[in-house]
Amino acid sequence: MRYSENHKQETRGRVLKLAAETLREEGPDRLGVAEVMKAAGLTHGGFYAHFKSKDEFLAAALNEVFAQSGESLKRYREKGSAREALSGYIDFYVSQTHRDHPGAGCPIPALNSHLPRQSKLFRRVFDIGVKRLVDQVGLWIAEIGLENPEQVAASVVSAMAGAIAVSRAVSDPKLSDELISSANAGIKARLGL
Amino acid sequence: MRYSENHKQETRGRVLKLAAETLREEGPDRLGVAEVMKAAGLTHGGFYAHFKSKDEFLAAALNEVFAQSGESLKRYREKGSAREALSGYIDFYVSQTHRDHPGAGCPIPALNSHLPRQSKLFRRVFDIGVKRLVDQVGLWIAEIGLENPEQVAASVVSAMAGAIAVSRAVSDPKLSDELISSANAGIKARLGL
DNA sequence: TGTACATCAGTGAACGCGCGTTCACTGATGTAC
DNA sequence: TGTACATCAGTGAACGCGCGTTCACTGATGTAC
Repeated sequence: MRYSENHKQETRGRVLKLAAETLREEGPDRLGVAEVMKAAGLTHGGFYAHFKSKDEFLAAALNEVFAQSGESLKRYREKGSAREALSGYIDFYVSQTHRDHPGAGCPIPALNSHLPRQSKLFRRVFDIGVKRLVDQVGLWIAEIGLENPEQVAASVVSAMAGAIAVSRAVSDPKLSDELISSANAGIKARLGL
Repeated sequence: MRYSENHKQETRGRVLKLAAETLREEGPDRLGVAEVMKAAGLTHGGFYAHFKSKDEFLAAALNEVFAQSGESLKRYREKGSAREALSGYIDFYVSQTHRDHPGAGCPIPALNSHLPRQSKLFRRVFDIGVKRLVDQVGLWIAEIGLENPEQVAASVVSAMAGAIAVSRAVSDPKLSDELISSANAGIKARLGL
């Protein structure tokens, strides 16, 4: 059958959206070509009409992930002051909800241990995404008047990511919950929020 | 050939030591049965004389990892005060050396994103190891007189693990180095060190 | 207006490879007699 | 003291399965004439 002009782009976009979620839930190795094509209502053979290889596909999916979380990040500043944006973002990030929904969350805690063994392309996309996040948080930190905003931002982002990553890695719910609440408080305290 | 009394135990121990290193470097999925047996000078077929399954083997290897890092943790307190132990451990942990040698380092930054998809047994061993580390750090924090030592310990450990995990995930050396130094400073500042 | 042809997103069978697991076998040494 | 047998850590071929990748084919629709 022949399709409308944008049909191919739409299919590609649909596959990438599904992949963006599964990538965070299952990691790059367990995100199967056949699996994601089936989820999009297609067969695995058609995959290579859209992507040159699984590698390129993974990088495109990660790009989609960072695009999504970049969007949500901006909204915090649109809704309030830098102080409110920071506080709100930390409350979203270092929360049980975020822990329990990796597929809709930040890729850093979801993927960090996998990065050392990923392709250069994938790692490059990851780098750009991390930098963009750190830069944005750094701007807000500068706005509230703290010293060395870039350095503080880097360490705050890694503390947030670490809290969620470890809270997911641990299976004891009590330890996991405590970890989140104390990290949330500790990070805010450090920023004077 | 027939071997000496302890031969089997020694072989098992040797395989586990090698596995403990590769597990942190490659993750549980890429740690191959054949690979680790070959590294120990054996063939893959003999694997099941020592381990019931790869799952049981991975759990034993992770146990070995935590045993090793638990040993090194104790030495910090033996060499000095609680204050010195904390400061020294943070300097070891949040360092470029630790970042660059995952095979000899803490399993938390090396494995965290993999945990959600590991076996119950593996996760249980991980939990016990994390708790032991948090408890030990919590004792030191109590000794130096801070409030809520357990909560602070949990958030400090996750901040340390997050810093190393993200510093490894990122490929830009400058970003990675800055992240380590600012996280190191930030964590110590929080503890008043 | 009607007919033959080109296009191309998607199909589904097949291939190669890596990996966990199984299993019949090996062979040096301790033990029974 | 010597010989036959049992033991068992380790060998290496083979199996099944999942997964990324390839490829000949399909069939609805736009285009050329």
